[in-house]
Amino acid sequence: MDSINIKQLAEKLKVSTSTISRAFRGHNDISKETKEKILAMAQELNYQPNHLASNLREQKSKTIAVIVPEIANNFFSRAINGIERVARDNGFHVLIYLTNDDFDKEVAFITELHHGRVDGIIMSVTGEAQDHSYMHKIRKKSIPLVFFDRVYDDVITSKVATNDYDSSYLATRHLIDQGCKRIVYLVVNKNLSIGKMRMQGYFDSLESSGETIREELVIDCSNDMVKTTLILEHVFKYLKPDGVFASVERLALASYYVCHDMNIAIGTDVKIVCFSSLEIAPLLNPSLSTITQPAYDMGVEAAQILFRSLENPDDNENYENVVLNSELIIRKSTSGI
Amino acid sequence: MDSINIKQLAEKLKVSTSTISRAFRGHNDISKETKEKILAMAQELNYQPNHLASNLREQKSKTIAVIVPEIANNFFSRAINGIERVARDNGFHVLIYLTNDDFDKEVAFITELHHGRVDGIIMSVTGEAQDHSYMHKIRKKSIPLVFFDRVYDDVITSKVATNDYDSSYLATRHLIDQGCKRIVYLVVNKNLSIGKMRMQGYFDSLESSGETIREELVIDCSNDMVKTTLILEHVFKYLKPDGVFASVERLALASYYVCHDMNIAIGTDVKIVCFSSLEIAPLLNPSLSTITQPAYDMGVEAAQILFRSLENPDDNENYENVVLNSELIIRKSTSGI
DNA sequence: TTGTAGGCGTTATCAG
DNA sequence: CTGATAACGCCTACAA
Repeated sequence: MDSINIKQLAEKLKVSTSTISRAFRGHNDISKETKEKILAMAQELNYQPNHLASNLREQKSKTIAVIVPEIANNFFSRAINGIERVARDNGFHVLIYLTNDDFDKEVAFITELHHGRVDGIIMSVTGEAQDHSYMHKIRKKSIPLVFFDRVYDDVITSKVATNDYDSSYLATRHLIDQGCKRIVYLVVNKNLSIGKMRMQGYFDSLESSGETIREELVIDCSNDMVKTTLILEHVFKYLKPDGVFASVERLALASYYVCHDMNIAIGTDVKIVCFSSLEIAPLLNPSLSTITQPAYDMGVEAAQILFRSLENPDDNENYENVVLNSELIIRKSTSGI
Repeated sequence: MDSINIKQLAEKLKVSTSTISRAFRGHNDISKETKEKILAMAQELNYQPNHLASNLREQKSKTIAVIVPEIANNFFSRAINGIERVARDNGFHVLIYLTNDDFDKEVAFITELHHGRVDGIIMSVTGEAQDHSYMHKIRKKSIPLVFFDRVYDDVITSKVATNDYDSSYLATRHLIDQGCKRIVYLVVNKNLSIGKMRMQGYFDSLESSGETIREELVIDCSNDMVKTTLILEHVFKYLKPDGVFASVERLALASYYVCHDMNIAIGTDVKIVCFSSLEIAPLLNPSLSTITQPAYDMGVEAAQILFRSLENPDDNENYENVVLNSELIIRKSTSGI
């Protein structure tokens, strides 16, 4: 780090460090001339205030953390896109943390972040968790936290979600309308709030259409693709579903692979619909019907909420709960040819 | 920030702040008992050393920056995945910056980052640039920089790339072997090094197969999807290509949309191949032949190089140039049914 | 093995 | 309008 520091610059210009600081902070208690002189010289010598020092001095980091299960995923990467955009507009920096759905990592991140590194956190939880008490401890501190998409219901803080229940209800209804009689529901973790909400929509929709609910049609899959494939092969072989409702994109894609393999015609033999942010759903074979979440907008919304509470550090009891609408887009995977 | 600080903890324990510091830094000039006592109390009071302060003191941030054009993109998000993994293993934090292919942003990020916020930078450039002198200035400073995938040839630093030329040569050859006579090459920016390398492979492959090179078959597209679509519609209507080699995934997907629209049969009427990290290329209609880059591995490699130079701050003249191999995977979009 | 003191680079306060 | 000073929280010589 051979950067110049404020003292050296002060030396060069024969002014005090405070004056330099003033020139950079945009205060108005400094004459135009000196300010310009300072800025010019700073430019020349490539001086910029050191962040570490000023952050320490001001007790803030101008940085937020984004904690997500994964990033190589359309939904999360677009949400991060939205977050980054808002952060940048606010002059903030964005740290990324990936949990890979590992609850221990989640706890480690959260714990570590509460010691000056960031001013706020945006997070989509792993859901592997039973005990969220570590979070409650954190909630007592003043650092704002916003959940998005995957949330812990028992943690009181701001949340950005989508109308999962309604979407599930609608999607299931759509499958029923298409004549499906044996609709399986694919889920990764039944206990995660998001899985629960979506599952409830599925159940209620079946019920209100006079269909019987069969617990064995709820399939608990895995985050591991190999395991999931095995499970799905079994499902298609023995359960012979005529409809598949996947709670996450990955499970629908896995179903595609399995159906292609087993020569099951998607759209006719079996109809598939899923939650997905995949832009190219129309290009799949066959094009995939999706419930598309506004990923980017969710990121933007979460970030805006975070920055609002960053600006009003006093009323930290004012939590916001935003629900955005997803869109059911019907394509050939549920409508046949 | 109602966290406790080192002084308060020292007060509570009736020891000096230095002793506490020692307990946390794993030094051995401290008795086991006091260390344990301190750590226990710290745990109880939820004390953790403040990063800002220790970073300032130690003149390092334990943070790296990743600057990429976009994140909602399979290639970059997987590369970031790899980078994050390595960074985490090294106890580092990862800041994300998105340029959206805007050169001014790139300059702003780079410039801003050179004042204490990060210890190193990993970057994939916008390529919109003509003048990289701002970079040269930075190169004189001691903060390490690693390029990956999209690089500036005239900037001397470590680089991680793939064998683009060979892959292009091979892919073009494959199209020729499939009987294509009018192969268009789709590119976003001819002047970007990556575009150039790939284009050269395309040219040389044509030449060595005795085909004539027609400059008009090199199509300069846009980052804007609407514009690109218009351009491609024109191309398919008037140039009537029987082969398409897209230098980036997005252009191949745009071609898919246009072909579907215009009722041009991909795989028979026109064969399409492209650089792509799309996991679900096999599921497209028809399945897409790709040159697949090892995105995750490139991220890992770039990060490892960065950390190596972080560990040896002395020999900053020891730049590494790594070339990983992509894989040409033939599917139905070039092989017909 | 432990404590004391100085400083990392800034900035707010206060005095002039 | 400008300068001196103390403090942000921590870490490392150095001293004991």
